[in-house]
Amino acid sequence: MNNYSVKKLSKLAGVSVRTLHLYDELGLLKPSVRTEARYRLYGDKELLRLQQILFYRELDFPLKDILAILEDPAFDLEQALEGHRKALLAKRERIDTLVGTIDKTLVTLKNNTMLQVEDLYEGIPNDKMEAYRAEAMAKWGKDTILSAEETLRSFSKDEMRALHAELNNINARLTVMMNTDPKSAPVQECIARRFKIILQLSGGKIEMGKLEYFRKLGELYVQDNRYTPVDGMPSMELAQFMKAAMDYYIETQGEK
Amino acid sequence: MNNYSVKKLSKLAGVSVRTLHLYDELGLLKPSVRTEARYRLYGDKELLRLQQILFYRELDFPLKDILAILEDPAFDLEQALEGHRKALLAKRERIDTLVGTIDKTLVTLKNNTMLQVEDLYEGIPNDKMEAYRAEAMAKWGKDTILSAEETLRSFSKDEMRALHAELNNINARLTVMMNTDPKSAPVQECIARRFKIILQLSGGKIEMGKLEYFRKLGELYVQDNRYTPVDGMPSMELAQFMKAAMDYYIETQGEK
DNA sequence: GTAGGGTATGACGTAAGGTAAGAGTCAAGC
DNA sequence: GCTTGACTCTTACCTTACGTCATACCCTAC
Repeated sequence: MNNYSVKKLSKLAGVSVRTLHLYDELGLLKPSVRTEARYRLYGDKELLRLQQILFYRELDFPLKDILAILEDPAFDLEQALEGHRKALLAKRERIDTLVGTIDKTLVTLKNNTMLQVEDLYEGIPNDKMEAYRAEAMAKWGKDTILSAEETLRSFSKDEMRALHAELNNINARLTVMMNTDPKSAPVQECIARRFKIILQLSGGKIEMGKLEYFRKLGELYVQDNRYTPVDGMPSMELAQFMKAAMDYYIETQGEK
Repeated sequence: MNNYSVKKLSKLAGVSVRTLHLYDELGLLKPSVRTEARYRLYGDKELLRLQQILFYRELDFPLKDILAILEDPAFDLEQALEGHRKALLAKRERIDTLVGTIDKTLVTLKNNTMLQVEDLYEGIPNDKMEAYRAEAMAKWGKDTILSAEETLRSFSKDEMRALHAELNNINARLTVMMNTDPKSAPVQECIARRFKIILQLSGGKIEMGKLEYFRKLGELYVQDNRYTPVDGMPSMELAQFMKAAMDYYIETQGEK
């Protein structure tokens, strides 16, 4: 016959001492014996009973019900379990509804922050934009353009702003480094970073049609002053940057 | 510009006055104005804010979080919603586990209280029982017997005990009334009740094969002293009782 | 003037413990 | 015998989001 102190029993069963105090107070689990100093001592029988209590507690039964189940042997456990099961299913259904509401809210939220097609061509006169779109579709395929637009729109406005800012920053750095060796590390770094951004804007997959589309779009952006062009470097040379970035990408990939 | 008292606003929004008091105290929804007597007065702006509060409350957001969402316009609502969504899904998974555990417990419980095939023939010598089963199957069809056994086993031991006890009770009453008019109300009542029990034991549907099976089983039970036979009435007459019960059933059904 | 309804504040209760304070207990080492 | 550290006791306050009093004040209609 074992004797457990509160601490021992609590460790054995994985509950806190406070919990044992509470269960004692509620009459759910009384110690088999109290020492002269009113220390609680539990026996094996109590350990077993505690296991039962914890089983029902795991099932989210309120302690009151657990007491009823354990005290009254005529208690209709089956009915209690089935009632409980029903309650749990109702809870689950409610959660499903909540998740549905949240999903809907998230979609609404994203629609508000997501780029619209017009945002892509913001600042560019409407007729010019339409003409450009039609031309691009004819040149590189309608699907290519729609896919490119789709990818761009998958960014939130904040993300897009951040990418624009970084491109501007890179361009500025490149301006400063114009006369240094084009093979120097800093220049290569900028080119690589630039390429990564373009890769990201492409949706992770490089397609020549998309690259051409971005290059042309970049030119329009520069004309709209959305980008700071590299000083002394006509916007047409963006294509060269892209070419360099591509070369760099292929090189480094080849190394791996 | 409308002015709402606590009661008016509470009715409008479907919350209690206490809730409005609490929200005021928490700084979640302050009245636009307090009268000299410290009465709270809310305007349309507050009504709108209350709607928002209730929306998030519906989603089980704690009031603290709602306050943060409404107070801080830079609050990352999207992230909060996604975090919340995750928490809800975790809760749902937990509920699924709980329901699974309950189901398992219920099965175990039922296996313990359900009748086993042997229980049906309890008290009857093994060889005799096997012979009887085989004979019954040959006579009324294997499926009929299996179905009858299945139906009987669907009762828990307690239920079956209760039905046996009631049958005994009815038999005893009939013994007492042996010499009264067989058409008298009490006798008819007993017969009717008896039939209802048999109907129940048949699974709600009357089949002649099953009735024959039950009649014979009843005889075996009487021989086993499980039933108190009606005094002065040989067990064979159980069949007559059944016939009378059946007549009664058909009659009363016809009246409807 | 009063009756009836609305309102304000303060306080307690709920479930299942967490956390802490202040005091007593126990075994071991010096 | 004394101290130290680990353990234990009881008491009591804190958590959430209100519900439910109790007491007292306010307002309006008759």
